[in-house]
Amino acid sequence: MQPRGGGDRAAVRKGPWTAEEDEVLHQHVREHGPREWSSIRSKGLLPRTGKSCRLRWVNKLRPDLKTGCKFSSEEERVVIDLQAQFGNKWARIATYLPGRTDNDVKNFWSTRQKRLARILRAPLPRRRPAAAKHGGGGGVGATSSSAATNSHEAAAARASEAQYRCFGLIPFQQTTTRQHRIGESSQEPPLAANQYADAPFSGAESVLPFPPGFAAMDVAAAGCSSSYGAASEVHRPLPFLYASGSAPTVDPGGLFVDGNALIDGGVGVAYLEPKPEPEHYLEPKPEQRTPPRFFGLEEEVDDYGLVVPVRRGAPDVLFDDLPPEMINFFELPLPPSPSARL
DNA sequence: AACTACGTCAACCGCATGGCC
DNA sequence: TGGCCATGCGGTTGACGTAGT
Repeated sequence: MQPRGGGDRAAVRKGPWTAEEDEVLHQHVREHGPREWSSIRSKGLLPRTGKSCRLRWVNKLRPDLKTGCKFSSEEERVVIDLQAQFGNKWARIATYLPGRTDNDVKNFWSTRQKRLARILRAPLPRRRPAAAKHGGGGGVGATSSSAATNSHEAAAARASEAQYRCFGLIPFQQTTTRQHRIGESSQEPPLAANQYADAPFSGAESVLPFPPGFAAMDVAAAGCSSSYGAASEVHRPLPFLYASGSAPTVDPGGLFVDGNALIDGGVGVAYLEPKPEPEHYLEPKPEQRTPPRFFGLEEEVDDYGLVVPVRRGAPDVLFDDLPPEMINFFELPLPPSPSARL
């Protein structure tokens, strides 16, 4: 940490800002407006670079910032939607969120991505019997004829159908999210052929709506590497689901599944081909920036003259997006952890 | 109580862009 | 036209707090 003061222009201070520095910066903005950042240092007002001063102002001192409050569900929806539309254009996305900075959006998205990645990496339950004891095995591909399991399957099938109905309303668009062919990754070993030989989605290339942040490899790896007995963590449902037609769906527990295999370990995998983005999608003119409808959101024109999705009476959580069958499904008891069964 | 994993946030860095001379 | 400089943007990192074990 550099000592403050001293008048040495070469000494650039880094690290956290002090209240005194903030006040100097405020004073500068009051006198000159939010510009001429470099002059702050050249005049010896602060031993900070112009970039650092600007960043501090934009991300922390600007008076119109929402500080100390987390992203609302509405803001989450907007970010998710716009990220799918614009990619990682955080500054652009932030313009749709008054009081939020590009850094806020970026951090929010980063956190969300990490969470999703962790969920997808983690071992997940392949089925969730209501009460049946897990009898020695029950790993991937195991089947069960128990009434309990069938009940879950039925619930899952209903949930899946509900997803299809629900998501049929959503205009999926290709995102800029990285996409893999199955087994292609520098991070994960390729899947053995027999791990996805039965994948039923080989024809889904053109319609598969990969959710932002998901990668086929990750999903498949998570599903194929997990075993029922290894599940030890209760994952919250993801706040959104994607589906279309006969393409795979994402189960809120984080597995990428098809409607038939939701319960019993048949993890759906997909083979993606890059798809040219629609013209309007690449460079929307301002009047064309119409985020896709999202779960019945209404739309309105914001302060920037842009059409944005708006939900009346926004809830605090996103689970109301899920069909009741799905909520019920995830309320079902999870299998005991390995330690609990010992 | 100690440890660990995770989430959040602030700030830095490198590169891109645009204006000015 | 090209170089310089200021500013903007996106990626990344590290500190810190908190919850769970």
